[in-house]
Amino acid sequence: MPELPEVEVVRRGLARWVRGRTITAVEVLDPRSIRRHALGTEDFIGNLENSTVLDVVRRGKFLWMPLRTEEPRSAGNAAEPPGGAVSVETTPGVALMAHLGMSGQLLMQDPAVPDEKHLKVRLRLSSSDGMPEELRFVDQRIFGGLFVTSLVPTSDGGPGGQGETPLPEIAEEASHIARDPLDAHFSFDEFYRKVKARKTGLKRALLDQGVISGIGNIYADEALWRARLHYAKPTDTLKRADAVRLVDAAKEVMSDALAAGGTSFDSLYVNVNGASGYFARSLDAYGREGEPCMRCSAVGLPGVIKREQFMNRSSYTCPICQPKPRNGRW
DNA sequence: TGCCGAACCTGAAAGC
DNA sequence: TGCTTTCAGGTTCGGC
Repeated sequence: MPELPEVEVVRRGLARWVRGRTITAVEVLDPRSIRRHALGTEDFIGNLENSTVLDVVRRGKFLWMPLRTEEPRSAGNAAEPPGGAVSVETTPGVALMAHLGMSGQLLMQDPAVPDEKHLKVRLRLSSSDGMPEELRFVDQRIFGGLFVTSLVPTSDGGPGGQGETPLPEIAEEASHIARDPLDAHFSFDEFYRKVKARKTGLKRALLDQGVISGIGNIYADEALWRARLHYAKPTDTLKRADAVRLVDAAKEVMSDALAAGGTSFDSLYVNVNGASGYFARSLDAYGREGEPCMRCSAVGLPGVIKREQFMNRSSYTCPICQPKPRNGRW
C-alpha cells in the first residue's frame, strides 16, 4: 500500500525518467481513473499533449508534475478564466497530479511491453536516449487517479523540497496538506499544536493529512508501537515528550522504509521499474497478529501483538507495552 | 465547526 | 469445484 516512503520511491524513480520530456500522446483507457478531472477526458488529454514535464514533486502522498505548456489552455480543475482561454504569458502554472490511492502504480515501460491487466492511462513521451517511452498508470482498485490542476503560489517554502528545483508554487489540491516528518520544513511545534487542538484518538489524528502527512495505516501502527503509545490515546492528553517520541518514531520508521525501497505485501506496490520493496520484512507490529512483541519478548514479558478494528481498518498493538487508555483518559 | 462513519473499488482468500 | 462472503485501506463527503 503506497504511503509516504513508497510515494517518494516512485517520485525519485519517475524524476529520473520524465524530467524534461514532452508528452506526445495520451490514452485514457478507463475514465474512472481521471474522475477528479472535472472537465472530462478530452480536456484532460488536451491539457497534457505537447506539454513538457519540468519536475516531479510531492507533498505527503500527493505527487505532481509541473508542466510547461506550449499552447493556451485551461487548467482542468481550476475555474474557467473570464473570456475562456488566456494567453501563454498569463496562463497560471498547471501540473499533472497523481495519487496512487490503494493500488496505483506509475510504471515506465517500453511500448513493446504488453498492457498490464489494470492499465488505466498511458502517456507517450518524446524519445530520449534509451529511455522507456511510455508512462503507464495502472490501478487495480481505482482509489487513485490522475488529473490536471493549477499551481498556486505558496510562501511556505514550496512543496517540500523533494524536486530538483525549489518551486514557489504548489498544486491546488495539495495546498491543505500538512508537511510530512521527512520534510526539511516540517515543524514539530505546528504538529503538536494541531494534535492538541483535536479531540480524538491519536491514530485518527496521525491519519489526518491536515495534521501530519504521509502516514497511512501501516506506518501509524509502526510509529505508535515504537513510541509505546496506544492508538486510542486522547490527543488532548498527549504530553510534549510523548509527541516528540512519536514524531521521532515516525521519521525513523519511514526513513528505514525509504532505504529499503518501500513496503510491499503483494504486487500492489512497485516502483516505476516494477520492483517491490523489502521493508515489510522489518515491520514490528503491522500484520503480526498473534506473534510475540519483539520488545516484550526481549525482556521476558508475555506481550503478543493484538489486532483490533479501528476506523474500519486493522490496528496492531501490544497490550503490554502499549496499554489501552483507561476510561478514555490517561 | 469539527468529528466520524459510509462509500468508493476489485481481487485474493476463506468459508461453505 | 464453484459460489458467496470477507477483507484490505486513502480520500471525500454528508450527517450529526
